[in-house]
Amino acid sequence: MQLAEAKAQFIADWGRFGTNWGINRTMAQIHALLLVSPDPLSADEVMEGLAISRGNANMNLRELMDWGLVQKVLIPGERKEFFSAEKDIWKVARQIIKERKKRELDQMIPVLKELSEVEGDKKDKAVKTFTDTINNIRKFSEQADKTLDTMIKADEHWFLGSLVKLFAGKN
Amino acid sequence: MQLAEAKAQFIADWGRFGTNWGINRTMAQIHALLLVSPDPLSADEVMEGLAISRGNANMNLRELMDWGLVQKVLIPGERKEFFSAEKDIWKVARQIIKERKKRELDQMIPVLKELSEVEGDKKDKAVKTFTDTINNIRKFSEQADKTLDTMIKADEHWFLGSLVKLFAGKN
DNA sequence: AAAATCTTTCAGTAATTTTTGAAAGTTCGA
DNA sequence: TCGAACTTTCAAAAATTACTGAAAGATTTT
Repeated sequence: MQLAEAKAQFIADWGRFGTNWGINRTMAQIHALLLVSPDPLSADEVMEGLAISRGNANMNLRELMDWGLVQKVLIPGERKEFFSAEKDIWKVARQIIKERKKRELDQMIPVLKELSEVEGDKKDKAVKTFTDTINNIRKFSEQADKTLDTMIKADEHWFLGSLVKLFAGKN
Repeated sequence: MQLAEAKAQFIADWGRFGTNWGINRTMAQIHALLLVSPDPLSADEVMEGLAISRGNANMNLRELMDWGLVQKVLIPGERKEFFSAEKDIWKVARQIIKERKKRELDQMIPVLKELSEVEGDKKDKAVKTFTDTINNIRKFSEQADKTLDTMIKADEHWFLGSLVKLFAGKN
């Protein structure tokens, strides 16, 4: 396969993949484009590369920056802004975990606490099922919270080393 | 908060949460409804509970069964089919991991292998960046594949026990 | 300080995804 | 084997989400 074809393929696949995880297709495609680009790209190059409008490119680049996956790069002598993506996929994964945790898990935990305090007779089957389920989710979430914090803090070496060995050794 | 209100809240939250992860809102809401229901529900009760159509209920219940999160339950003497959800959230998480792995990671690995074999001069910066990035993603995916397999196989005790302790100890 | 170059915004439009509901299909009991 | 009870399907409609492009806003150069 030629490079251009392979790039197009990868961009399409990454876009499809993102869609499954609640990320908009274009955002994932821009990410893919930057991931395989040797140099930072300008907004115009992104527009050109994916055949999208200026507004769309701008909005999704901003979103990628909000996620901490893409950065603005200033090139000396150039008026334009350029964009580049972190290419180390372990760092990318850690960053995504960090953001999702912040946006979702950290929001959900107080809500679960509130829900677990529902009024009613605890001998009532309906009440018991509800509180049991909520508490089960709550414990899970709190554990996930701690675990993910550790993963976020962990450096790559530990991540690749200890964790992997732990799991591998259990096989 | 009263039970009915708390249930409604939880259903809405779980639906919103699902949406962020590429799961359709109704599917997540049906899941939530069944999670907090003490007894299995009929299709009519699901329709009624969420104010959705028969077609919608049917389609999303089937999807939940495909994901292995919901099961048909036959109640003696009843003509209707009833549905119930696994309530142990650790089991739910494991099932979701298992399915997503099958549907996505296992699909992606061969594609990455193919892409990593792109033709071209390896001294060409564009080619090198592409193959390096793809190989990085490939290694990550293969590691994730192994790790997730172990997690899927792990029994709950180990999951709650060793892993939790491991991470907790690192804090 | 005007012009040129580049970035951001957002109302309207387009594309995609989800839902409905009626018809077709199935199963079961009499 | 008929009919009632229930389930499934799917084309059309609705709802949601994403995109465009032109205008407004910035910033830099001349």
